[in-house]
Amino acid sequence: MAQTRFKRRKEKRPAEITQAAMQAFAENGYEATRVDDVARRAGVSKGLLYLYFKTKEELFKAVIKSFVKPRIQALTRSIETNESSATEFLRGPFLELAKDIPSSPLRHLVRLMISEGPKHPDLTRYYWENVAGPGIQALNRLFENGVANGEFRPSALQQFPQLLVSPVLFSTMWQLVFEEHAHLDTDALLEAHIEFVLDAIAVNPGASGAGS
Amino acid sequence: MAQTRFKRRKEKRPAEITQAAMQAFAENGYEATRVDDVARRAGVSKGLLYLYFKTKEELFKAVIKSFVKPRIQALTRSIETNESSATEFLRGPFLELAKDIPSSPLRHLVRLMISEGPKHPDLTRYYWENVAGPGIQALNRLFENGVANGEFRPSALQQFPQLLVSPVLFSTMWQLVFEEHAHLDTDALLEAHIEFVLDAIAVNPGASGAGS
DNA sequence: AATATTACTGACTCATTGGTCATTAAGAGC
DNA sequence: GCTCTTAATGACCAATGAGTCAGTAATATT
Repeated sequence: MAQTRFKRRKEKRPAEITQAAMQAFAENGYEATRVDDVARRAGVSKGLLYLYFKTKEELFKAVIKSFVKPRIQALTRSIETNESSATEFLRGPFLELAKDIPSSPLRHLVRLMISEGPKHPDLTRYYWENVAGPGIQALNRLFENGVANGEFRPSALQQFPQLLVSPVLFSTMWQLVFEEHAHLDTDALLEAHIEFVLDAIAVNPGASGAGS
Repeated sequence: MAQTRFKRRKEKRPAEITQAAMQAFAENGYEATRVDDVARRAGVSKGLLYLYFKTKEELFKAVIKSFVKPRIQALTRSIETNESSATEFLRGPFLELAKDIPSSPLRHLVRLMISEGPKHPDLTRYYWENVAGPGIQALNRLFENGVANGEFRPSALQQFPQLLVSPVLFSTMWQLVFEEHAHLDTDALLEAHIEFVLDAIAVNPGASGAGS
């Protein structure tokens, strides 16, 4: 019998709905995602969803933010608590994160930012101010410090730290678009990239320990 | 007077509609684009559009293909007719193309491939077989030849020519998503990238003429 | 000029979907 | 147990938009 047609769980609902919505948006994109589908995935009625989120768009923004926040915190902490040399940081925590993104659920979030970003300027702004901006700045400091203390040679990476990141974006896009048509070992690609860069900017050539 | 409510121009219609559709899809993405809007932009009724294209999806695929084809031809020709050294090719035609893409209408096509690709596997396949695949292969040969004839040192670029391209994709994405929030001189970034790479793989260090 | 052909129109249908709201039932307080 | 509050439901509505088709007008043919 449908003795308990529903349970009341005020606190947990938003997170459950957000989680379900992330899945749905990741699979279908914003426009093609049906609010009813999100509700069903969350095991909840559409009406309840609209109790917690005023519109579909607000739900979308909540999803993005709820998934971005924890990653930012993890990233900034990993940078700030870093004690070792810049080289070791790039080979260690940075490479680890870089290898993780292309196959993690986070890749769908990147795709959503690309496809929906232009239509939600406030979201893009949030993303820039809280993720991309600080990230770029942190890398900038990393290279400036590296040069200042004689670890690195001056290079284009000081002006364009984006060059370090672009293969990560590339790998992510590849996973999303081409993976089933043409496999690419993104882990190996990213490792090769880091070693290539380190080899190029090391003060004493060959000392980085991985010249191909 | 509405003496001439319409003109009959059988041959030109598909191209006109395709052009209008490209604009609409670029602005709104696939799902959010209204067939009626495409028709209006093309100065044509919705009914006529459906005479030339069976469904919205077929129209979408036609758009992608019609814009991709000419660019492929231009690219492959530029590679095949190349007579100069690999270094000069990278500094010349390649860099030119790389700088062009992020601000050209083509950037919208890249975005469409990323956001809609996963839902149209046959389109992705076409794109892979006709654009991405051949491109990667051509670059691969470029580096292999460069190494074989003593122009380049062996490097990760032979195994992963994608590393050369990733800043182009990055710049394109930046233009699409962040440009109005944070300007990035993608031309300078791409020039710096090419010089960085050339400097790193030149057989005789410093001889590439642009160590920062 | 009359007739045939077909590019082209736009009003229509029908399914879909974002959002609402009157109603129901779970739990808190007494 | 009885009452009150509110989490939760699901039937409903208004709008929208993909696709259709009976009809119209521009050209080709004679």
